[in-house]
Parts: sequence; C-alpha cells; structure tokens
Amino acid sequence: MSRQVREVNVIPLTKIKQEKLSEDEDEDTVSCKACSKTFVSETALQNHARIEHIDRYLLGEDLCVKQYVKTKRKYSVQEQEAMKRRTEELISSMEPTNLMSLASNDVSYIIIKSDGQPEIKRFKKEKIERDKPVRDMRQVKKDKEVQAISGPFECLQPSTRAPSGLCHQMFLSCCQYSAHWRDEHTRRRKGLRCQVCEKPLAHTLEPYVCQVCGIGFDNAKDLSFHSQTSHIKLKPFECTVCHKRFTQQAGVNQHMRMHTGDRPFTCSFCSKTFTQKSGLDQHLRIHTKIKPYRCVICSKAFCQSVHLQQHMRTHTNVAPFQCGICQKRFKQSSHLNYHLKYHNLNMTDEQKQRYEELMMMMGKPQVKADQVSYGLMNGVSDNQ
DNA sequence: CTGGGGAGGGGGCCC
DNA sequence: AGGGCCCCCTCCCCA
Repeated sequence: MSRQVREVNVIPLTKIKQEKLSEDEDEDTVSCKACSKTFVSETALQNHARIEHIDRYLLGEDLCVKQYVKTKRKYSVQEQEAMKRRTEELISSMEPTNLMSLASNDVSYIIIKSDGQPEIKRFKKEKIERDKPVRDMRQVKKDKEVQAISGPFECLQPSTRAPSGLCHQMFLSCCQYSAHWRDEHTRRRKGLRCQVCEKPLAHTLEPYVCQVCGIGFDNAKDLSFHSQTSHIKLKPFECTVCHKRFTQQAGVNQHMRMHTGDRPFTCSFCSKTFTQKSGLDQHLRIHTKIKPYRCVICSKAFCQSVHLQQHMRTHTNVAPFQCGICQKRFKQSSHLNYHLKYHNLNMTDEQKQRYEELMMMMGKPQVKADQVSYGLMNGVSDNQ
C-alpha cells in the first residue's frame, strides 16, 4: 500500500500581494514605543526594537539617524534627548527574557506593517517576491487556498531550563518549530506532523527506514514490528470478548475495561469516572482551566491538542476531509459528516452506488448511502 | 457552514 | 513483557 500524498495548495501571488500591501486599515497591529512604527506581531516589533533602538542605544550610536533620512532634517538636542528617553523607557518595559531571546542579526523575516514610505513598500514587494512559493498548478485549489504562514515562530512552552519558565526559542519555519516542540516538549522523538502546515515532520537520522512511509528506526527489530503492525495490518493481540485486534497486549488490557465497565479514574471535582487516566487528565483541565496547547500564530490556548489542530486550520486553511461525492473539502471530520448527511438525501442512484463503493474501499461497514454517513479523509494518511 | 469544546478510545514510547 | 503516561484521532455537540 503506497502512502497517499497530501495535496498542499499554494496561495496565488496576487492574493498574497493584496493581503500584504493593503493592511493600512488593519487594526490588529502593535506599535513601537520609541518611533511609533507599527508591526503585525509582537515578535516583529521586538526584533525591530532590538535592532533599531536597543542595540544602537547600547552601542552609543545616534538614535535619530533613521529619522534624518525620513524627514531630511537634523534633529535638535531636545528631540535627541526625547528619543533617548523613549528608548530607555522601551528597554525598561521589556521582560529581561525577551531581551535575551530576541533574534540576532538576521532581520530578513521582520514583518514591516506599513508606514507609507516608498522604500518600505519596495522592501515588502521584494520580500513577497523572495518568499513567493513555487507554484504547482496541479495543487492550486479553486476556492480556499492553503495559507502560506511565515515565521518567525516563538516557542512559548513551559520550560524548566529557561529562567522565565517559558522556552522562548525562535524558529524560522513552522516545521523547525514543530520538530523542536516534539523533541523538547513532548515524550515523542519521531513521527508527528507539523502543528502548522501538517506535513510529516522530518525524522532524526536513523539507519533503518521503512520503505513505505519513510519513518526511521534505530534497529531492524523495531522496523520489522512497525512494518508488521502499520502496513501489513498484522495485529497479533486479540480481545477475547469482541475479537477486536490490537498491535500490543497493553492495548487489549486497556480495551478490556470497556467490557468490564471498570472505570478506575475518578474526577475529584465532579466524581465523573474514566476508563483511562488520559481521559481523566483531559477532563480535569475543564475544572483547572489549564490550557497547555498554545497556537504559535495567535497565542490562543486550548485544553486539548485536537482543538489546537482544528484552530490552526483557521490560519492555514488546511482542509483534509474531502467529500467523496462532490469533492468539497472540510477542516473538521464532523463537518464532512454533517455535509454528507444532507448530501445523501439528494444523491442520484449512481452517486449512491459510488458512495457505497467508497465505503467498502475505506473498510467501513456496508450501509445504505441514505442511512449513515462517514467521513473520508483524503490526503492525510492516518490509518497506516 | 464554521469554529470551539467534551469525551471515548487506540497506539507509541519509556521505564 | 507489562504497566503507565501521553499524544493523536474520531465522534458528537453547541453556538
């Protein structure tokens, strides 16, 4: 069975230009306390502040040099003093960790918001041309395009190593950020997809690589087990009650609680019980309001990873769930299911037959098209 | 139709 | 090998 290739669409250049260049009316900006220049993100602002103001201040350079070019006049001593004062206020207002973790000399990714200057517009135009993605006409969708999200991405995961308690490491690509997140902030060291673009993350260099899916392993035994369980679909462990098969014995043991009704994990807040500890932990976050999954684009936090994944698609427009009948795409499986329910009512006999064929291909129960709906997840290979 | 939230359950991985 | 932790996915529901 060959791995399905994810369709990744690119945003047309015309659309990128329009969005990047017509942001004057956009209110979602942050402005520099020293020079009032506006930026689309806190990170871009911090980088600007560091390079244009803080470094100059610390090196004893003239803080108004950019203003001379802009206004074509020499600034007075009072104005220079005012700029120095604003810079000192800026420095004192920043968290020490922010000062320490700001990006270094690479300013290529600074996102300049807008200040009407021709050179700034030219800079933006050049940046757009530089960042112009390679277009593949086969991948371009007609309706909603997958957004090309550009960095930098700042990791705000809790970290015991950082003095502030937060990681604060910066990454230029979303995949670099996600690989860091996986390796440093989860117990996983392989697999998983990028949190933003959902592409499979690169694996660390391992000698034994699965020829089907590309996952690497440290030894032949692990690769063999992976091949048997993931691609040959061999599940050696069976539930004695319902004969459902599992890849590991631990899976059977866990599954058995479904039959025995054993729910050993009880919520201390509301007495609700769960078959798995992870279910209880997930539930407890409702009471404790702890939201460990934070969006790297807008910092909104969620209590379940899947909620972050759903939310991220509002930024990226990734829509992995495709209707097998009309090819329309959805960002959530349940949206496709909802769509199919009402789609089914108006299906022709030919479409119903096609639908049932698709269900059989997917290994779903053979049901009549107008009775039940199932989601078809095209492009994303979850069930390998 | 879309975004967000709660729950059940499978499986990867570490000890 | 088995237990436990944790991540991911599906499904359902609501606004």
